[in-house]
Amino acid sequence: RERKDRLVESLLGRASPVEAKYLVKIMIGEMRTGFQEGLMELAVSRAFSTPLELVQKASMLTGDIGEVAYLLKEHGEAALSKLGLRLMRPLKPMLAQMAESPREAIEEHGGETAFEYKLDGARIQIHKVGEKVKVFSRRLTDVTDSLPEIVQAVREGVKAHEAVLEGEVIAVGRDGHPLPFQHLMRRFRRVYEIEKMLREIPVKLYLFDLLYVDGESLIDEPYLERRNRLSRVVEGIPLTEQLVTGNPAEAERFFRKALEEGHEGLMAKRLDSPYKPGVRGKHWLKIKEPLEPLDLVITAAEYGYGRRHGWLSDYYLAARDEETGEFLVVGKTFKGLTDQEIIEMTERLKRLAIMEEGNRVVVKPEIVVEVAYNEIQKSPKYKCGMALRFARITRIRDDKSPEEVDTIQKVRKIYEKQFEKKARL
DNA sequence: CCTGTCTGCCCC
DNA sequence: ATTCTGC
DNA sequence: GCAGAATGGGCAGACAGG
Repeated sequence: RERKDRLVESLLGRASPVEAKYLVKIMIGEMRTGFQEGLMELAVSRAFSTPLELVQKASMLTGDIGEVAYLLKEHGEAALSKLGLRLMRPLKPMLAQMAESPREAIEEHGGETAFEYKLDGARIQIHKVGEKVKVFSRRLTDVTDSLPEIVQAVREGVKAHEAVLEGEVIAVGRDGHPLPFQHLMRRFRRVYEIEKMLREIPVKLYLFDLLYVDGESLIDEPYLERRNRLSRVVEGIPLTEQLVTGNPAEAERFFRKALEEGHEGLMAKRLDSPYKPGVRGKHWLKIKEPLEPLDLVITAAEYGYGRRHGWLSDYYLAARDEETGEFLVVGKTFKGLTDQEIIEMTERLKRLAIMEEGNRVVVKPEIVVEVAYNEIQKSPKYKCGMALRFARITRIRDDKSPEEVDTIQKVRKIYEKQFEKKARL
């Protein structure tokens, strides 16, 4: 630590003021140069005079642009064209776009589609070669050691020597009902005391895709074929509940049933779609439903960074305690307002300012907003012990006074109601 | 050893 | 994760 | 239509300090 301090001190001492400014920006991660993987693929393509499409395809398959560059340098373009799906090396997961309703998904997919329950857990990709099993997270981290019972289930239930499968892990209660997402996270990337938590929080695997089986890549096969092959290759591991239909009313009932059983919603998968690693397209759609909206009051705000510099763009949202009259924070959001609305909100909040401390401005509780969210979580962070998950502003309620915002008692009631569908620890 | 704070090609 | 914006 | 920017809650783990 002391050595670090001295090094930084001497570095800054030798820098000019402008140099010092950018050195500090680099050190605290505020350069915002916006150089992400898309640009890196373009750079690799140009550097080795290789077609961009080839680089992108290789990047999808390996999930590692660094490795693509290495392969090109060492073995040239031919190595990339030969590249296929490789066992024990994860590929990037295919991603979904949002849809508003089952009906919209049916229309988007040309009259008929496959709906699957969307479970509120963590996406995993499983590679199996004989008794050897590896489990990868969505960002391709190896999480095998955290999930011994999943590994065991795959060894026993996947009737193929080699396989690459995808599924969702969720935490389940004693009755088999899903536990809230936050309990799963106590297991998911755990390294220590795995055995102890194994008993406290059981996890369960639901499979939904098969990308490779015994020497054969299935990623270019249509969804229905992959799903059929999956159902034939596993025994004793559940697949996500599925319904193929073009009937909007039937699809809507399936959606309600998924929600009623405590799940997040539905996925809709185009029947003839190949598996496109790393692509967020319309072949897969996700359909969720927010809980009933809350009217909350803004009690504080923070200045934004980057393109939101100088604007109060992040808002503390509070409900009223009907016993004490106090406003209690239940979450924070920066989502839902347009740039223009943020500018106007900044002006209004500045006029209501009571106190400034650092980046935060505490304001007189006066501005009421309607807020959508997907779950109420148990929170160690807020005094009321609850927090909104995925909170976003849906409307500014200038017709409502702060006395009329929803109460903390109502928030607690909605929190409790979630356990009619979900299990409790 | 215990506690508080910060970080994560983190999970959502 | 969700949302808005610029291309 | 798409990528990019801006940032939420919560968790385990790493690290600093006492």
